[in-house]
Amino acid sequence: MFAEIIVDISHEKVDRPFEYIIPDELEGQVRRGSQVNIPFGRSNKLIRGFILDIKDKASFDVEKLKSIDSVVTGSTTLEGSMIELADFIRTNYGSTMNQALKIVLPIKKSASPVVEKYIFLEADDAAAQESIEKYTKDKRSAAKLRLLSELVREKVLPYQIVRDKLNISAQTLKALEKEGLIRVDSRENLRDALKIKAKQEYNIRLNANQQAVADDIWERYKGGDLRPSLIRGVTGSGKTEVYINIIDRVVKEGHQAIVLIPEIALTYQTVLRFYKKFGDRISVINSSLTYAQRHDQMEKAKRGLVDIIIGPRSALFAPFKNLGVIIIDEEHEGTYKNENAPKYHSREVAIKRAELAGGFVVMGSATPSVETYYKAEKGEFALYTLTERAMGAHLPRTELVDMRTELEAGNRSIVSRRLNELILDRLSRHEQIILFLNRRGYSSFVSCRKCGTAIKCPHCDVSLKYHKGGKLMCHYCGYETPMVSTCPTCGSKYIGTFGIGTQKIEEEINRLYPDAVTLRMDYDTTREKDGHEKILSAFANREADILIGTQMIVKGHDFASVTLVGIMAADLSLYSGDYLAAERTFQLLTQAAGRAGRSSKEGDVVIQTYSPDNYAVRRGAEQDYIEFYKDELQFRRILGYPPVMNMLGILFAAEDDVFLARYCDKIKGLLTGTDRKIQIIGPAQASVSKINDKYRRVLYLKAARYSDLTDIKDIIENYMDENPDKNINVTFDFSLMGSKEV
DNA sequence: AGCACGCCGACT
DNA sequence: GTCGGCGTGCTC
Repeated sequence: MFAEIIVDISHEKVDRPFEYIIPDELEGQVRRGSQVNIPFGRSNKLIRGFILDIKDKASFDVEKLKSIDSVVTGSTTLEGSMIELADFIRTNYGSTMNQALKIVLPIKKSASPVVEKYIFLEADDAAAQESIEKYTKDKRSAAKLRLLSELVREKVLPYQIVRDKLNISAQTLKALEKEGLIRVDSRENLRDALKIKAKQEYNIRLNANQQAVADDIWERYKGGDLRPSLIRGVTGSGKTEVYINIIDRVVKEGHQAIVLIPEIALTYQTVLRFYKKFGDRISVINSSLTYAQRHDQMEKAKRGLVDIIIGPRSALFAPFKNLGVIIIDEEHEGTYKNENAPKYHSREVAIKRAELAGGFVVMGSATPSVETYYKAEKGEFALYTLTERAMGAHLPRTELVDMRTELEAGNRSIVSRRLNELILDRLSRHEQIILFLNRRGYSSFVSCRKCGTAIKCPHCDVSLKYHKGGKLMCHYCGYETPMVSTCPTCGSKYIGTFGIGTQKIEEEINRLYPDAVTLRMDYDTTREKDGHEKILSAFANREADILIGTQMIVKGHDFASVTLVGIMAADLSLYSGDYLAAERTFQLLTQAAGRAGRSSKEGDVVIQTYSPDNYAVRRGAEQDYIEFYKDELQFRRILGYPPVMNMLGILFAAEDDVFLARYCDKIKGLLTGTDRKIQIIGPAQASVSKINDKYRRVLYLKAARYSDLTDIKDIIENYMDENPDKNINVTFDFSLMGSKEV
């Protein structure tokens, strides 16, 4: 057997894998991530290395291969456990070891050196002059002379210049340092991510509930119970305070913490609270950071300059040596899943990472994902509940309006009579209103009223969306074209926009309430840099009465003077066509409702719907998570969806649709041959059957045992390894990590 | 990075 | 001759 090993020398020149023979007696003892001693270089000096991969064929000249000397036992190092984590991702989500390593190991190539080394003149002028004379006489010491005469003039020289421009080798520097003439030293040069560094003594007082939760989590950890914890806490119940309390204790014991937050969410208000508590021991990663800045944040973690990293998915791989806790805020958020292959889920990887580090995971959400709650119910996770809103704020009053009866009563507006009544009331009292429309995807598409043709993207199988200013856009590939005036199929001029989008709602609201000032927040208005923050802060500053928007507006932000939330069409997200539709709808309704009445004033929420009987809509209106969970689990059980069953989606993409269909059938044939207990659904066209001129088909597999699905993945990966074909692209999508066997 | 090899000037 | 500094190239 052979191993690919990365050596423990940090220099670009050797920053690549080397192959070694695994001697028979070490075979069983090594795996990916193991630390080994290997002979390296001409002198065969024993150095430390990490095993990246184990294979039965060597790709290098076997004659020239050396053998691994021995396995390093005992403490696992950071590098080792990160490689093991990469292996975990590779095995569970499907990818090559290389792809997985790229995700896990922090970006190596830094845009500019993080540490700048300098060479200082150590001797006094007289001694330096003496040495210069000595070296001038001896023509062998040309290099020493070059450096020293330059250094006498400059006193300090950057290391890189000395190496590259003066052409001085490391040996020469060492010799000079030994003679006491120079000194090599480094200066830190880490770019700062956030400018605020206001460390104030800030003590958060927890209420009895919060304190009890924090204490119990801590005591369990101390007692050796490393199960992940789930805190289900309604909006405003103060989960952040609990996180901060736990992190504080972890950090005081010399460990570090990672706080995962959803992609765009928040961040300002929450982050500020962390800053107040931990000052500059904290580092924040967000999407506006440059590549170099991100790298520096990771570097800070590695050198122990910070104890806490807050950020989206990628923060999970912060190279902390002594990681104590990983917090996952808004645990149910979809952005925790990587959208490219390997499609790993941050929650599962976080649990693995914590396990490798001997730390623990704390998750929080007002509406936990069904799979997480399921595991909590089964005892795999410890469950905590925070039901009270902190600081005396009330849960808003929620009511459901059946839009069908509105129509019967002759109201054809998008605003129901009840919502209209409340809007007028709030406008008269100068309180603010949020109108929420879920799913931007249902914004206006253009179709012909005569022949029914919808205008589609030429590269993708989706309809183009109408945008203000007479543009049609594809939300998948970005294709743009001017709005048409006649139908391209039948030539009729009865062509126009259908469906409701945020733009359309804004127009309608402006027509109905001409005196009210509106702000709109969606895909269009937030595309410019910081568009997000600008709109939100304008609304927070009360520059507008009504904020109209999509999901973006329901995340995180607190607006104290909002006392009315209108959900325009609760059903829209119900029909997205996958098994998570109901869960997503419930979560959105709960979140949107949570925006009302975050102060002492009472808030109202009006949910407009055409499906008042749907359980997700009804439970959303009741804000009853537990009942929703019960209904939803029953639905999943009947249809065999996760978390009751495990599911693997395999997406095939190719430019030639006929070839694609044949390929899918071939793979399916491969699977029916195995005796594993799996159910195969498809192949079928993907819900978006073409993106960027590539056709897409899917195959769904269901199994009671998760490992059956990873086995299937291995079979397919092996097949593709042996029959490489660059015309086809295959992606695996595991719906969730299965519950552990009972 | 760190090491050996080979080159070349200086000294015996 | 031979000693020792310096530049170069390579590491499975």
